[in-house]
Amino acid sequence: MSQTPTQQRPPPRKSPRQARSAETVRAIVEAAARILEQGGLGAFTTNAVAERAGVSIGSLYQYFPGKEALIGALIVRETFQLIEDWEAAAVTASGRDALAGLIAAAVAHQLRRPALARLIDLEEARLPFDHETRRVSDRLRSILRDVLSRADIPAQRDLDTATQDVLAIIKGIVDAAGERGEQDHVDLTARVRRAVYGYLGSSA
Amino acid sequence: MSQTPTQQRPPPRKSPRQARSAETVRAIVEAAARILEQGGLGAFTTNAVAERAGVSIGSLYQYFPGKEALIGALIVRETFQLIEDWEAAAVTASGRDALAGLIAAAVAHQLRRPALARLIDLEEARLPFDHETRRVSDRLRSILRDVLSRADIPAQRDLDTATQDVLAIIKGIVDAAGERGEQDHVDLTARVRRAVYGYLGSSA
DNA sequence: AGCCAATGTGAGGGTTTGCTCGCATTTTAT
DNA sequence: ATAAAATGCGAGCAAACCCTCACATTGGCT
Repeated sequence: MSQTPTQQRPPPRKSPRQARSAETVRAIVEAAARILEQGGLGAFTTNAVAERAGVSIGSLYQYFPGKEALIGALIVRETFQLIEDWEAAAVTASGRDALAGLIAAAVAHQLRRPALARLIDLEEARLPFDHETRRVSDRLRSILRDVLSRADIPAQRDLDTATQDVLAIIKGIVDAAGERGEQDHVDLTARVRRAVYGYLGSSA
Repeated sequence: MSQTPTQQRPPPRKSPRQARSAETVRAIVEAAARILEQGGLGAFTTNAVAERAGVSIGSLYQYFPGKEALIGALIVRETFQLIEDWEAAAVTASGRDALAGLIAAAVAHQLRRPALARLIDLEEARLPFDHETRRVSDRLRSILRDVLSRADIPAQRDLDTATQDVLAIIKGIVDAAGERGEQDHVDLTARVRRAVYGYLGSSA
C-alpha cells in the first residue's frame, strides 16, 4: 500500500504515467500561475484553478495533495527556470562576469512575469515548504554562494550571510521595481549591481 | 448620523470616546500583534484576536470594520514608531549621518520584534490598504526621500526610484536577517550601510 | 475484442470563519 | 435617581472553500 514515502501531512498523490495526464498537470500548474498573477492570493482557490485549467477538481487532487502543494509546484517550476539560467551564467571565467550574469538573469526572470514572480517570492517567505521545494531553493542559493567565493570577488567574512544578503538585495529591489511596472532591464540591472557590489566591497 | 467619512468598503466604525474603550482598542491591536508573531497568518482569525484580547468578538467589530482593518491598524502603529525615530534621526546636520541614523533605527526597529516586523512587511506588500495606512507609509518614504536629497549625498538621477530602492534594500536585508534570528545590531547595520552606500554611489 | 489500470468527473459533505444583531452592562449627564 | 449614550457580549447565521468518493471514460496491452 505504501510505496513512496514522500511528504508529511496530506497523503501523497500519483505521478502521471500517460501523456495526457502529464498535460493535465502542466495545465493545472499554469492555471495556478495565471490565477495568482491576475487575481492574487484572494482568487487562488482550488476550484478556480481547476476550472481555469479545464479539468475537474477531482483531477487536481489526484496530482496535488492540497492547495499549498500547488504553490509549491509553481515555485519549483519558476525557480528551476532561473536555476538553468544561473548555471549557464556561472560557468564564465571571471567571477565578476558570473555575478553580473546572475544579476542580469534574475532581472530578466522577474520582468518576464513580474506579478507572478513577486507573489512567488512572498509565498516562499510565508509558507513552510516540502522537501522538493526547499531543495530547489537551496540549489539556487548554492550557485550564488559558489560565485561569491570566487577569487576575483572580495572575500566575505561569513559566506552564508553574504549569500543571504545578496539574494535579499536582488529580490528586494527587483520585486519593488516589478510592482511599479518598470520594464527597463538595463537600468534595473545597473541599480542592483551598484547595491550588490557596494555590499561586497568591490569598487564601482 | 454621518460624522466621520473615513473608509470605503465596509461601514466605518465608532471611535472610542471613553477611556475603557480606548483600552479595548489598544488590547485588540496588541492581541493581533501577538497572534501574528506567534502563529502567523494562519492563526490570525478575528475570533482568536478577540479572545486573546479578552474582549468579545462583538466589541472587536465595533471598532474595526473587518479583519484586514486590524492588520491596517497594526501597520499604522508599528510604522508610526519608526517614523518618530526617523524624524529624530533626520534632523542631524550631515546628510550622511542622517542616513546612517535611519539605517540604525530601521535595524533596531526590526530586531525589537523580528517576526512581527517581517510579517507586517509581507502584508503591506500583499494587501491594498485604506487611506490612513497609505498616508503613514508615504510619510516614511518622504523622510527617506528628503535625506537622500541632501547636498552631501550623491545626487540621484531619479529620486523617487532611489528612495524605493533604498527602502527595498533595507527591508530585504533586515527581514531576511530577522528570519534567521540574527541579533547583532552592529554587524547588521554595517551590512545594510555597505549595500545602501554602494547603491547611492558613495565611497566606503 | 476484452480486460484492467490510469485518468477524469463533479455534486456535495464537513469545516472553518468572518461578521451580525438583539440584548445586557457600565458610564455620563442632568 | 433616572435617563440616555456608550460600551460590551456571544450564540449563531451565512458564505466560502477544501477535499472526498463513488462512478464514468479513456488508453494500453494481449
